[in-house]
Amino acid sequence: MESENKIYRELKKRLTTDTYNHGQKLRAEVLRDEFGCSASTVREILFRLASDGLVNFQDQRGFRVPDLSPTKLIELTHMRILLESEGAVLSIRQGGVGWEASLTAAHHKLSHLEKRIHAREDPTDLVDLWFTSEKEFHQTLISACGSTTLKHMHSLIYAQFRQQLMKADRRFDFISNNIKQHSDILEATLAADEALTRKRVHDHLARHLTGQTATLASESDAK
Amino acid sequence: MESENKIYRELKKRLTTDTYNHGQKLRAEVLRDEFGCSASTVREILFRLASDGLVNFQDQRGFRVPDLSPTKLIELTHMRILLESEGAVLSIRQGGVGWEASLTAAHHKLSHLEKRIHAREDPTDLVDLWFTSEKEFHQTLISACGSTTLKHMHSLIYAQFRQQLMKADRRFDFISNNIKQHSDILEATLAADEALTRKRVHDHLARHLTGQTATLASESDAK
DNA sequence: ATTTTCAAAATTTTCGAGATTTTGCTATAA
DNA sequence: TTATAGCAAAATCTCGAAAATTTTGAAAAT
Repeated sequence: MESENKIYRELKKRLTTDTYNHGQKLRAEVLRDEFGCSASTVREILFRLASDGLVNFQDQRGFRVPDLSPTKLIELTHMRILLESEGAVLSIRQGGVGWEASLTAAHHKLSHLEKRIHAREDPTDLVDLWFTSEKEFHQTLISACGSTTLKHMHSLIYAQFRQQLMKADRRFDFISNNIKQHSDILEATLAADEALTRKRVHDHLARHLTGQTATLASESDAK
Repeated sequence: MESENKIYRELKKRLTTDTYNHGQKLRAEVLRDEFGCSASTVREILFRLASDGLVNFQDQRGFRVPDLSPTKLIELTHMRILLESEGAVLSIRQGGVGWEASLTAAHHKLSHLEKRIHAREDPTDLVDLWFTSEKEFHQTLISACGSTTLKHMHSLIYAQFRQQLMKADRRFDFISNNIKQHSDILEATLAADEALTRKRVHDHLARHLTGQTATLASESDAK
């Protein structure tokens, strides 16, 4: 089963990068060749990924990559704001110096990378690295919240968010805009300003909320 | 596969009521007899339930019912407060009369049942019914929030919460205490008082937070 | 008495074939 | 031409058994 976990991770990685197309069929009989295992094993893994929300399953009709859905992206953004605000504030309260250090480190790596990308003509080859660093920054942000459950929920949401976003915007212009926002979040957390942290997390993610009709309930609180 | 879904639901039901013991092993070879299918089919279902957090899976060691964990219960309570507050407030904003009607209906059923239980010597045979009604009330509370994702997250958390709670307290004295709390929540939502709704949802669930060292970050906001 | 070793037993994982259902194509009718 | 029906091919689902791994338990060594 060591192999099964490896295949699970590899498939998850592919689903959250741009290797597959939205709506594409995922046939166990086809994937078995790529991974060198039986179709049943692939089927098990696809079921797991379906529970993670990264694959759609329909009775007697097999598995598919989820469709691109602006509504879904907005919902996922809502959840990220909710979970990351909460996680960040809890981390501020409980994290201590160790957490501050690791968040500063994560930000430093991310910041360095963003500046390199900003200076480039064609940043394509750095994009994967950026996504890894950006994920690490946001995970570190909530890492000291003290709740395994919250962190787990967040990782589920984050993976789906990324799956949606990956194909929605292939130009990656937005990366440059994030430089200041990430710094702002770091600044607010180091100042232990809870309300400001909530606001900055919200502002950072708010650009994905375009097209929505209703506002986030917690938005009015985070001034 | 119609059968598979039926088995999935049945097993999920057993896991969220008190049929199995915490830590108990769940062997596919054994369950195949109970459900009249093959071990592979059971295995698939167990993987799905593991992703739902209702079953623990360990490499080469099979599946088990999760252990009883006070810490986990507190974390799940935190998540419920977070998700239900948010969902309720969004529902207040977007729900309209239809939502108010269904919430009132759900409360009426629950309230009626709670009074019957309160009057009884031994309420055992009504307990299952109560759990169904209480779940329906809380689901209805957030039903008009407009986010499938939020509702799905909540249903995952609620199932795990119930799995933890089911064995933790077999006396069910607490049911009586809930009569007023459920009414209070209904009252606050019908008055469209968002801050009060948050507070009442929090107060309702707060009894499960005993033993915690840290407070919920959003708690200070919900005055 | 405790630890180590090793083989038998039990459990978990992997697999491919057979049964069932869906899909796509062609022929027929309206 | 459009629609329907029937048929063949393809895909999915179920299953039991083989292969791999872990656990058990008894005998041997310390």
